[in-house]
Amino acid sequence: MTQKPTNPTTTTAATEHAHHTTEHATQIRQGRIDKLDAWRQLGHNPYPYHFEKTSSNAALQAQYEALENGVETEDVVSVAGRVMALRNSGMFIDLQDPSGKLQVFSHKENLSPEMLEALKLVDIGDIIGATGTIRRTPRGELSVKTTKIQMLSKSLLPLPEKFHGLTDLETRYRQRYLDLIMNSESRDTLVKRSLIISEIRKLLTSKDFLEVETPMLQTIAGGAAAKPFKTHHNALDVTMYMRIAPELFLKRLVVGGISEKVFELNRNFRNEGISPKHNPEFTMMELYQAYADYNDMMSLTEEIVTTVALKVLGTTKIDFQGTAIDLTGPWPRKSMIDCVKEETGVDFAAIETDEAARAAAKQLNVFVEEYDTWGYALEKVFEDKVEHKLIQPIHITDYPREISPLAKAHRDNPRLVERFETRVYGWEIANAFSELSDPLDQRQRFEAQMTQRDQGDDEAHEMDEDYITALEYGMPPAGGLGIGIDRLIMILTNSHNIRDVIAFPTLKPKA
RNA sequence: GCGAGUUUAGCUCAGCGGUAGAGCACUCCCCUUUUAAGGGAUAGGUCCCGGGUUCGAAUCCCGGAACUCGCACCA
Repeated sequence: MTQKPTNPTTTTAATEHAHHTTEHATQIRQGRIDKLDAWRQLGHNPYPYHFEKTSSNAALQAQYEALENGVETEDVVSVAGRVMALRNSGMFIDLQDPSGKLQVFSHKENLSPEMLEALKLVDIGDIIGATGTIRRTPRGELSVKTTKIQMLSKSLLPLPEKFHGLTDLETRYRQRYLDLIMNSESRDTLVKRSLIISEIRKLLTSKDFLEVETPMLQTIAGGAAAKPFKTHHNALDVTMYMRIAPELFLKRLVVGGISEKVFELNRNFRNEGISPKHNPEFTMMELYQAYADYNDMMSLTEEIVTTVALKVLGTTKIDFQGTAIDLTGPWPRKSMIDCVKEETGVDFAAIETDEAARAAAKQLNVFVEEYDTWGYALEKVFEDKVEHKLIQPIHITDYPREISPLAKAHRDNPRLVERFETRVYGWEIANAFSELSDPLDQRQRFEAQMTQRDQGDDEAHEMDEDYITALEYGMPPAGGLGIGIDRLIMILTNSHNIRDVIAFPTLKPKA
């Protein structure tokens, strides 16, 4: 392979970037390009291929924790990272790597004249490598006393201000790389996201759940009540939808018996409003366990959440937006009807007709549609009167049959299904059922949904004939559980906006 | 989708009818044991965009855009 040497003449480079930038911004950038050229003049590639980094900053801070002020060692290390501050004409450099900060100390007595010149070509934002000995300054700052600085990547654009940092929310989300450079909280949150997801995988795998993948592109967007993104496959010339849930495919795998326990931890897409709690693409964990019911799923939900909290945070007692939350299990289990009765005094179990249910809701100043049935009225009262008060973890059980077309009828009450939602801080963290395995009942449920759809509910579930066919071959009794991963991460990282737990949240294009 | 707010230098922000401002960053000078280093001197602007009112608009009015926060929908 041959490669032409890079032309160091870059005087026109700034103008390529100049569209819609000020003269000042252009000047700053050109100044840095000039320094980049100067590195080349000194015989150094400012964008080299490799650096032998021996230690992370945090590892050195830990290793030399006991090193006393003013003490020099002869321990030679090579560190690398981004220059975040320059003091005393570059004699002191704050070097940041993902683990933390470390000071680089470049005294002129230790540097060759060439190195001293090169030091002047270092700017805030550059990625450099530094080799030298470990010492702690008389004022207590652990430092690498260098003989050699290497440019590892010349930065052309100025970083935000060192004290206030980058606070503009739009810029933080649009240019997440800048946010991550400047804001350690953003790094911590996204690192914790990764660890949380990793611990969930580890736990489920250790319990013999098999991780599987099901279609993101579906011809029927089923498994939930939501508006899908619509797209088109050209070669097949068919309309396809981005999935709103993997549920029906995961249960097909349970029918097939690939494993008695399966899970998928992946993205769902819903074409709905964006809010501090909603992103159009979000991460869902769904699992299905044969021969289990929703009671088993409640225990499993507690195990997943508490295990992850302990592994990642080291505790199950957390603070969320100033509210103390104790995740320690087991969590209370209370039926939706009992919750509503306790809060409002109205006992929906004693209400016989849809009409009486609507009247009861209106009596409580809860808005209901004229076509709302007993179950919809109950749900609306619950959401309006009870939901926001459920701060500590709780499983709300036994949902109305008509709002849960994929859940098995309750063993003791035909108006209900065996479904629960786990609430933390009022938010739905988990949703689970004893899965409906009776194919004849499932067909009736879909038909009821079709009726809903005809009445104007465009989020009612669609008929899925193949899914019913799968059930007709026989699905074992199974418990299913879905956990909204972004919401869980928000709770565990004390993040009040879902965008803080998603590296690249959905934003409208700028212009 | 509805309502309120925000948008001025690379960043963080003042200014709110009369010549565009500060701190940090940048450039230059001084300074080699600093911690938001310090001292000095410069340079840097589509005041989000488009109309309008006015002798004069960053400022007032109308329309639009993006963002933020509520509400609605939803997980």
